[in-house]
Amino acid sequence: MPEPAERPRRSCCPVACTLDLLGDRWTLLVVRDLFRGVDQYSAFTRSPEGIATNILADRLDELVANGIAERFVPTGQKRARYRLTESGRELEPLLRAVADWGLKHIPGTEARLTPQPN
Amino acid sequence: MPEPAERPRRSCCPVACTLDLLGDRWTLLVVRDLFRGVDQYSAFTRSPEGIATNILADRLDELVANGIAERFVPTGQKRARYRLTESGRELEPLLRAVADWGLKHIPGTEARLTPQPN
DNA sequence: CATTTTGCTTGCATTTTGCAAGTAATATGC
DNA sequence: GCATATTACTTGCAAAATGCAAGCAAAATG
Repeated sequence: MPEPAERPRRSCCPVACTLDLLGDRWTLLVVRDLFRGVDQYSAFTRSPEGIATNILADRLDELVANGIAERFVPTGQKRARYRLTESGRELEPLLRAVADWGLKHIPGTEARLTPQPN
Repeated sequence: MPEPAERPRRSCCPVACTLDLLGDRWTLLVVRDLFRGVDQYSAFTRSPEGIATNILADRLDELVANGIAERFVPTGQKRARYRLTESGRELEPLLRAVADWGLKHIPGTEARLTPQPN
């Protein structure tokens, strides 16, 4: 049985290793949506940034593979949903630090921390 | 005179806008090194992740263009150096949150927060 | 049960990344 | 002061990631 073929890490630095998991333009936006309560595939695509569906599928797979999110099928339903794992929920301070810095230093940004209706 | 042609932002979300500036595999590592006191071009390339010089040049330019770092020439010298601006220094909580999450959730990571000798 | 929606996959053009090599300006050693 | 080494980049090219549009079967809806 072949291992998941994880890419070699660049160093043992926790910043570098975290960036290996989250360091791109989309992953943390998916995490943000998960925090907001978004749990269906199509709902992610309705966020204002307009993630492409191939990217979304890839990022959800990666988040699940890395133990940050999980896929589950609610009892009595057929379609899968997504939610954060405990590890994922612990990204809250990180996400908050990102949002806080943006709010303070990038003009025109505005926070909407309340869950969005899907 | 043409404007610097900044790319259009994806949304007004502070997370999205911050990721437009920092959301890739390298930028935050350069910021990490700046926090550690690295200030010469060649010193960045000696960090264990081994950033390629074309990427480094690009990221330093972007950090300067975005007001996160600045280039300066010490009096009596010729070679330029780099340092964080006030905006850049305020990335400390963000960087710390990234490092903390990595330390807690990614096995094999270890912190070296003290400035490294160049 | 016909229609719409969802959750993807595929193909392809464009952009970004990574690697190696090259170069001119600066600093160093004698 | 001059030869040598180092620094701070740039350039070219291959490989990987991204972005866009279209397609499609399973699930949900009316």
